Amino acid sequence: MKELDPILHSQLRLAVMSILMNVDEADFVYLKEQTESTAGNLSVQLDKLSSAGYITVTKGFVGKKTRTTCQVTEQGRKAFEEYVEALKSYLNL
Amino acid sequence: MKELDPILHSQLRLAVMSILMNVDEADFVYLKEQTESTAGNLSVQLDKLSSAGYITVTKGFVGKKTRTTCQVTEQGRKAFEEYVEALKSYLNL
DNA sequence: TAAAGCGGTTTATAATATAAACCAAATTTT
DNA sequence: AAAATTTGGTTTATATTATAAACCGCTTTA
Repeated sequence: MKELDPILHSQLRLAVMSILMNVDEADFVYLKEQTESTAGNLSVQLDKLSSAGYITVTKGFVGKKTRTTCQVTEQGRKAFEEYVEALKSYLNL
Repeated sequence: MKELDPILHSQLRLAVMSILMNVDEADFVYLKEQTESTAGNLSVQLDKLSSAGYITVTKGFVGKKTRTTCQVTEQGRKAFEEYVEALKSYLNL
């Protein structure tokens, strides 16, 4: 049985990656809304995805307000695809 | 985003369920081999699946040796199917 | 009959997920 | 214009979970 990448095998991190796979970029507030997570939890999980090299996190401004935007990296894309393949062998798809 | 059943969202428990979905029954030793898990870990996870009502665990004898066999329950089958559906929405399948 | 192996279970520990508490800057209220 | 509230987060403490190590009774083998 294939290994399931532990960085992706987490509900919240997987949800974030799933969203980022379908959009060019997404900001902290949007991800928080879509995933219905607390800010603290999201912050920690974004850090982990970032440390793993699966996403980039950029802090900028829109007017006077801060804005943190996330994008999936090529490495993250690849890891996600591999995770999906591995999971398929468990799910009988 | 759908909830991912935390009882199934665990590599080892998912592997066990995946195996049990495809066979009539499987014993402890077989599951241990297929999943390449330690006996202790497997024992704990089988307990959790059993407590959740997802599998039945039956202790019997073959000759003088004990034999623990597992089967997925109807409830377990349903939970597995639902988990697969929920995951699909994350994986873009 | 002592030692080693088989089939596990119990328990201790390491890792993980999650939320609570906190913080600085901006906005709104009085 | 001070005070209070909201926004957009981070840090830290706690609860949960996964995992392996230590253990146990029974059987087989030396």
